[in-house]
Amino acid sequence: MPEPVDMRQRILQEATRLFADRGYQGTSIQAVADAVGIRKPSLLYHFSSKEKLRRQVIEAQLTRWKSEIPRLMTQARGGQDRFASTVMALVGFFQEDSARARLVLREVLDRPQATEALIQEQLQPMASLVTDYIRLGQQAGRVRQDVDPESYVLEIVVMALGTAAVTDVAGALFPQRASQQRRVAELVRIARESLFEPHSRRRP
Amino acid sequence: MPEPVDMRQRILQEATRLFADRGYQGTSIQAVADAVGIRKPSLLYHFSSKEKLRRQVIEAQLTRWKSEIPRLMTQARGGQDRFASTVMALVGFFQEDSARARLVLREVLDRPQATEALIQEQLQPMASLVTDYIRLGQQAGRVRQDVDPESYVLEIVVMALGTAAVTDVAGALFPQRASQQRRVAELVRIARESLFEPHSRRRP
DNA sequence: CCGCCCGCCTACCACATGGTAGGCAGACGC
DNA sequence: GCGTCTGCCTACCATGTGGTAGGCGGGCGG
Repeated sequence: MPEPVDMRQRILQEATRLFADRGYQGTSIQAVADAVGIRKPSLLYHFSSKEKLRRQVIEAQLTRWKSEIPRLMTQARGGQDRFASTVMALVGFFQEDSARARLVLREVLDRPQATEALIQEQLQPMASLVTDYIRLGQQAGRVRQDVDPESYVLEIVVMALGTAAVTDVAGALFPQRASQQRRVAELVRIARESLFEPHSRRRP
Repeated sequence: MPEPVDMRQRILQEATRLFADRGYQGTSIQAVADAVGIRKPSLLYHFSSKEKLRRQVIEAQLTRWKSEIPRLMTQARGGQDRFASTVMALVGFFQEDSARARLVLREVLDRPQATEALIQEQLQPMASLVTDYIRLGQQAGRVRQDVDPESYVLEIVVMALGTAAVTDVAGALFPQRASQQRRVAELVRIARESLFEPHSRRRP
């Protein structure tokens, strides 16, 4: 018999993909079961209801983020290069599996206040680290004085999510001219230019 | 008897709100009929299928945008102030009825390529106007040379949509510290600082 | 006045949905 | 060998879904 842990994982994996693609309401547990290759009641043996499945999918994602994002951020190099590579890592994290970005967007749309609370308690510490760092930069004169740290972080995250979520859609408005690569580069540029004092620009 | 045109309009209105709130799949035509105050078959008399209803909802929105956005853009004043007021008008357009932003986000997630095609043919001309304008600015030295016009516009629109879509959710990551007002101000600041050459900053 | 059509209705249908009941084969402790 | 528990199954159910059939009243042109 196949290992139980594996089956749970396979269900979570397919459910994540399908929820991201078609949304929670647009995905029947039948469809998830089909994707995994089992019968519906077998799925319901592992996750006693569709709602439970949803919660576990979200929880698994959050757990992953909480371990992955700090790692990416500390890996990045120092100075403005560190900044760029941090932002690129953030975008890359969502791009490497664009289901992530679409899933969180859908969740925010479907259940605003519940998702708000979840993000609040799970990710707020990480975000505060960033805003604290920005304030330090402001005191040191490296960062523009008129940056609103909290709003800034929110807007950059929104951009990163949005950019990653429509990876496959690519440039709707500009077919050839806005490849995903160029969009990421532009996102990093926007984030940097709007954060740092202009005189601190460096030569390569 | 109530006027027919009015009833169609009321159905479209309620459907728009519900589709934005709960998504297309998450909204039954029964729910729309209830919201309007009629029976389900009466709704199906006006829109012969749920899919037709969706298309008309989207179409109505697009029509509105095509007339409204150019108006807002030409109304704005000149120079960098014109730029700021244009961006603020764009955000404001989505904020004044946040269902608009949520609806388009959902549509992009639910039907990527179909929405892509629709946006392409309907809104591309408007977007090209903006990118042409940016390129002019680059030739005149007002706009940074390293701006990628198409990507830039895409990213700003993504920010505007994202900012407006979560109006009610407000600051999940930063409860008090990131009001909607501050987010819009920061969005405008980010858009401006990352577009114009720093030396062209003006005194009030 | 009369037929007709418009707008809305009640009644109904086939089907998919989330979920339950209960069986069955194999692994496993005793 | 034997009960028991795990993991998956078949069969079933109530409910909600998108959609249809057909009736009914009232306005309106002839």
